Amino acid sequence: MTRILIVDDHPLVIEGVKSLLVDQEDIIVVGVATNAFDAMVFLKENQVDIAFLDINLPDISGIDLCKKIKEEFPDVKSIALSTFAERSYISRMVQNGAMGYLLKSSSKDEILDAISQVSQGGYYLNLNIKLPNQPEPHKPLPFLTRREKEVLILISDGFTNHQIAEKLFVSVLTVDSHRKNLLMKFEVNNTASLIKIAVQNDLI
Amino acid sequence: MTRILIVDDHPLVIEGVKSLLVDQEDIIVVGVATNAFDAMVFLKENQVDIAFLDINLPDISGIDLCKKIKEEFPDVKSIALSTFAERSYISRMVQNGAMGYLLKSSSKDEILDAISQVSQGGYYLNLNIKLPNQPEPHKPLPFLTRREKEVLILISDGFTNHQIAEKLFVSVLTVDSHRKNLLMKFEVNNTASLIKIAVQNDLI
DNA sequence: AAAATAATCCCCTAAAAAGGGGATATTAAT
DNA sequence: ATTAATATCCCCTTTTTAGGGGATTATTTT
Repeated sequence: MTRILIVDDHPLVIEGVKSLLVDQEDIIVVGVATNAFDAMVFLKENQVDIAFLDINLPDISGIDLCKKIKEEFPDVKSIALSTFAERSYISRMVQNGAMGYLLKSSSKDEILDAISQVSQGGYYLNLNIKLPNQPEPHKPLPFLTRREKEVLILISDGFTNHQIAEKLFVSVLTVDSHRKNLLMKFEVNNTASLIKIAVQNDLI
Repeated sequence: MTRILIVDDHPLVIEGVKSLLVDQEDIIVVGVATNAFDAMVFLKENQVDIAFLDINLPDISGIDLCKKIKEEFPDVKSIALSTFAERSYISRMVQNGAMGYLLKSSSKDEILDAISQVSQGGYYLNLNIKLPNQPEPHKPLPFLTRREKEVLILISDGFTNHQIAEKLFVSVLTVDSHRKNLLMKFEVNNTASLIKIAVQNDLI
């Protein structure tokens, strides 16, 4: 018997998963949560084998939730649920301990497969990507420091280095350094490319 | 009796909608389609009152599908289904004839409300947006000429005016003009803001 | 305590973009 | 035929970025 917790803020998705699993005899949905906090509370009070985690949750991201679950409930196995548009988070979810990765466009069989694989201690990655737009292998996102993220967002808001420096109470030279580091980390050589990648990956 | 067609490439969402509607006596899901082509075929052969349309479909966008349906089956009322991330498409869906707009995070009651409103000939817009990011009222996108779109894309690809000029076999000055016009039309004053808006609105 | 990382500041030069004017063919619409 | 829109090209100046070096404090991590 596999006990499932669904964590997603979309009732439609919750219903979808539940309805796909309702006729499975060895699988039971023991709980649902629409945010990370409720999910953690539920896990404290109930035995769960597999948690389906949406990437976008209202409080903290599924990525962070995944990490928290791994730390506090190492026996619970996480399967990330994402839309195609969010596929770039695969690697980060797996880094944070997810044992499976399902696109929300997955079929029933794929979902059952994932549960079966993961409950047996294996990995399941659903990567049957239909390449509607980008066939790029999709480089992993570089790690950004707190300051770099701040600067990146201010750049994307249209502020110049001078204005950013004023806002952050630092020298223009400092902002300039962060900016150069951003270009380096993203392996681009101008602002246009930088912002494009940032927006496409929801770093905004 | 309201007959519903669900068009979405996510089985989970289809199941979710179906399962939320299964206990409604006056509502029946008469069909589902995972792409726009199948949806049109179904509409030709069946009587449908309301079509739930996902924004992102594998073949053509829900926006275009909405228009097609309005043209070929004016009696069918469309309700757009989107994730929060895709909320920027609201206005375009409505322009193309959608009578309702639901976020996939909507509750059962909201979905039933939408069906009831729309089947009575009214509009339903679910805009209970929890403002995680942008509370902006969303300006209408400026009209871009063919050339401006080309230049915009090349800018976003990280090319300089010089490189773009070479690619388009025109003078750098021309590219510069287009670029200035782009800044003017989008009411921004640098590349970062320009690309941010462009990517967020799928002009890429 | 030592080492790595992050954040800060500094120098220099060249390239690119932005802001402000224009003008002139070509094409499309009325 | 006249207007309007598009695409093209030109001048100017100033600001901003990019590219190439560095260096010095904090703060974490090991």
